[in-house]
Amino acid sequence: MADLSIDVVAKAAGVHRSTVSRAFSRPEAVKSETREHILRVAEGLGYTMSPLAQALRRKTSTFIPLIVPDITNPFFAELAKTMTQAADERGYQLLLCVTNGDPAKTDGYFTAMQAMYAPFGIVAPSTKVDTEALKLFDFGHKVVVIDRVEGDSSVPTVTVDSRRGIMLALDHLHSLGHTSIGYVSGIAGTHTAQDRMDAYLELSAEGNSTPLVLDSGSDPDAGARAAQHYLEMENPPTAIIAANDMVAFAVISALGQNGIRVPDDVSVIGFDGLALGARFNPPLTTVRQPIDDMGNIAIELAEKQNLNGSVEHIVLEPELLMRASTAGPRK
Amino acid sequence: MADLSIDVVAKAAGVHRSTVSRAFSRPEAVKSETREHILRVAEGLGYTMSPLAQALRRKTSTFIPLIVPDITNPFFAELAKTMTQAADERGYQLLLCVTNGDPAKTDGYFTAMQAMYAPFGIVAPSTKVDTEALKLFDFGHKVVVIDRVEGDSSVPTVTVDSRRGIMLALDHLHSLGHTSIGYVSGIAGTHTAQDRMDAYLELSAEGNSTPLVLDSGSDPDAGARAAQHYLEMENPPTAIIAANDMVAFAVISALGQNGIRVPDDVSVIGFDGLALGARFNPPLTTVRQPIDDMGNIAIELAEKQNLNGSVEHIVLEPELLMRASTAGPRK
DNA sequence: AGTGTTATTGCAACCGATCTCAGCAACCGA
DNA sequence: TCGGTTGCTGAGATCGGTTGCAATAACACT
Repeated sequence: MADLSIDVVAKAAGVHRSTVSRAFSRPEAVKSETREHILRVAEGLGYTMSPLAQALRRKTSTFIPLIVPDITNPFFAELAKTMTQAADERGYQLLLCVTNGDPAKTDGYFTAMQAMYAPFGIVAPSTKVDTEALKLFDFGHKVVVIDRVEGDSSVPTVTVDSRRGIMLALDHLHSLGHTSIGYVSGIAGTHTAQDRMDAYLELSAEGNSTPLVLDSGSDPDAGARAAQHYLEMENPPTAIIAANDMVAFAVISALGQNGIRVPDDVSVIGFDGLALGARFNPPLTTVRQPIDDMGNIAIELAEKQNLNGSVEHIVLEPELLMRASTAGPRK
Repeated sequence: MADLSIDVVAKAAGVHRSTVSRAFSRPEAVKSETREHILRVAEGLGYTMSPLAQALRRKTSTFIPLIVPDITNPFFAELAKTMTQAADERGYQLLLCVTNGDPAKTDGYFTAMQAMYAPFGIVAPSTKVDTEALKLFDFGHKVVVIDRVEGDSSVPTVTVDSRRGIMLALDHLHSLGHTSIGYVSGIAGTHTAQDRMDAYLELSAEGNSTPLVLDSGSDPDAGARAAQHYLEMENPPTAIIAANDMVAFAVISALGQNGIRVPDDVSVIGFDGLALGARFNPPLTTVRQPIDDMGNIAIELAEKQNLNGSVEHIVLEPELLMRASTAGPRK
């Protein structure tokens, strides 16, 4: 358990340290016999290479930062989970960085990651500020953004088709017989939030129904305010689309506190497809983003970019997850 | 933006690299005049020290691993959030490690962290296996566990008083007039889960009421099964204590699916105090763990141990968070 | 046998810091 | 004025690997 350096192993195996190094990181450059011997010895000693020393010398590491604004938000938590998995299947080590929306912190993470020779980074939908910031770094062009990036197609991105998602929600609600459908917005500053809202507005217009935004705030209280707004209306909508599942939860909760039942009195549909939604009361009908795929794709995009400089923009298809928070309108 | 090593700064400032090094890490050892000059030059160049190189040479870093089984579980997410904050106030960088309950992964994280010269680590309630594993490492004695550790008081721990928490729940329910109180268990393998359950059993016995465990499973479906069990009883309890908030959510959801209302038909109280609970339907009454404090205390304990080898076991007081999922029993 | 490859391995410089030791100048008291 | 401190800075080894280059061995070919 003592200090196990490459030299110790080298001595034990009777070879030079460079051979040990090669046995590990460039197996084909060592006679297989020698290699196996070395590996066996190393194994016996319980030796593993120091990622620090490696990174320092190679000037590239396997640490990959995932920058999210708030890990407490289940969407990011789920993203983190699948990305951890995806990263480690590919031999990377994911470092979760939580900014709490503080741009200074984002900055700090970027420099730190640069210093740690991260081969690339992933930033999850955050404020526009963050995506701006990343251009200040060399690093900037080795970042995959899980969001849309405005006016800069040099950064690979993976997103889900917001318009299509809202369309799915709208169609579902229409098919249930709803004609008056309200909307509650989500996290401010995010492109996705903006896109979803825009989609709602446009699609409503195209369908000749007047859009009805119950709340366009972004704070945790948006749900409560939307519910309040709903209560005050003389002619409230029979269904509500929430920009994301968390908001949907909040709306249903607030409505419930005021005696309004979902889906009996009003239908509510979310957007995200959080696992949590299945255990909400009632289980939440929602538009699911393929979070698992996003993780894998993000890493693939980054690798591709690192390899041949190609920049891709992947747009994934959302799907409707029918659970129990929607039903036909109250007659 | 080019490669900025300490030598570059040294040359630019006209001093030797050791002086630059000292200017940063041992300010008092450098003439203030020189130091300021160096710092100014460094600043101008946009220089920051390489944490990698530092860690390699010093054999100690500021990376501190937080090992949790599942970041998707809001409890761990909240823990991660406060710990990130706490860590970084003290100049540490938290590395979130997610095991998904895989002991092999826990092991891997330990070795990795050892290799990265983490000064200590934090492991959050996980299976006993994990806490066993940590003894295999030197590292083992520089770990703080957020849970109780069986038969080994050499590891600092911080926990919340389970018995007291359950007592709070029981008292609250009693004061509301409930006499028949069921219980649903939580994550298996955790000491806390065990402790809560034991507390429930003991306290029920002491209060001369027969304990009624609706489900003692640990998987995500425990809630559903508990609800099922409830429905099948001819004389179901009028209130239910859930071992943790997530289970409470699941129970309420499953009950709701079967037309049982909370708190109208049955009261449900959770344990954890997740922020999410405030936006559940109905807002969840629960026993709150001071998660914020836990993060800070965990780090403090670790530092103390590192400093003078002292090992403390902190037990925090839980508190009742009254919201809307409990009410008097249906007459 | 002589020469040209090719496969393996050793050598030593290097990555970006830290830290012990030594050198040097200024300062102190007698 | 001299030995003894004290304060500050430079030298150079070191942390644990990587990698270009040189050396040697083994094998093929004319």
